Amino acid sequence: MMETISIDELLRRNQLSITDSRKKILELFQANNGAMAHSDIEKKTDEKFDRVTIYRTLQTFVEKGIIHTIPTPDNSVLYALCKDDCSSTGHHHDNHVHFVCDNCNVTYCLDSVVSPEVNLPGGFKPKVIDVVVTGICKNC
Amino acid sequence: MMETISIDELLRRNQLSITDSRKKILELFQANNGAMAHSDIEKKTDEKFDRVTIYRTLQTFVEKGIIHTIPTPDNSVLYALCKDDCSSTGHHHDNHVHFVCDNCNVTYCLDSVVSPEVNLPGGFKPKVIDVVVTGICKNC
DNA sequence: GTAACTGCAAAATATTTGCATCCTT
DNA sequence: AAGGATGCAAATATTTTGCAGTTAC
Repeated sequence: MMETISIDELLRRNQLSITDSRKKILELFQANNGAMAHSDIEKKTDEKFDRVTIYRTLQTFVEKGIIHTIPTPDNSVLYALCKDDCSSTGHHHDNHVHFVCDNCNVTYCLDSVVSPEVNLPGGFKPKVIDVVVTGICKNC
Repeated sequence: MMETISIDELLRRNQLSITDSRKKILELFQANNGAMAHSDIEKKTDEKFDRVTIYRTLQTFVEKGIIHTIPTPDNSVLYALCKDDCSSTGHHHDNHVHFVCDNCNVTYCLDSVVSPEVNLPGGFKPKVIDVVVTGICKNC
């Protein structure tokens, strides 16, 4: 089970000042429990924040390891909250399995599912394994 | 071992007319043996073809199942040749393992490596599993 | 000759940067 | 008060669309 810390505390721990946009965007990620695209965030904040602010906020969060990007089959840019085991210096994706629902289009971050071993041809040294599963999710 | 067919034959089999841009772009994919971004293709063709033509050619190839897109950790758009087991109606990615080299930045399509099984939580029904491995390749 | 393909222009979309102002600490 | 964050304007980059001219068959 995860330790739950407040949004303010999360920001503080990452040496980020506590601002409306950052709080709101983190709230969205927590409420959503799925992945979001930049455009999702714009819509869900009712265009309350400048597009540029959202870009910069997401970038900051990625740098701090608060969220991570998800590679998707259609190459859209998605973001999701990192769990505790995400380091804060850029080593994201580690051992994450992502699930994209064909039907409702929600992307899940299945942190409990550990990426499997992959047998690579000789000479290839793996560092990070990203797994993206597409299919039908548990709510569809 | 793969059956090798000529570029002309490949285009003919897909009901595509044989044009300079299509031939040149397919040649690049065959010569490269790795994945390429739109910008790579522009450079390697010496800007001989219009940017729009390259977009349309890539799109046509994806639709026909000649190439497929690759999800990458940094969400850039990469394309690589499909092998025989790629259907021609949009079911790409199946069982592909892709390898992105941190050092030389080349992306390999490791078709001989079959995607492993992934144990999903109850209710999730997988259809396609994309695996992207990042690390150091055999030539670095 | 006809349908398909390409190139150019331009529109639409997405992302980045600079700077003045405002807010957090 | 000082540094960081935001909003606006604008630059840059990416992708899509329309159409006229050209090419493959």
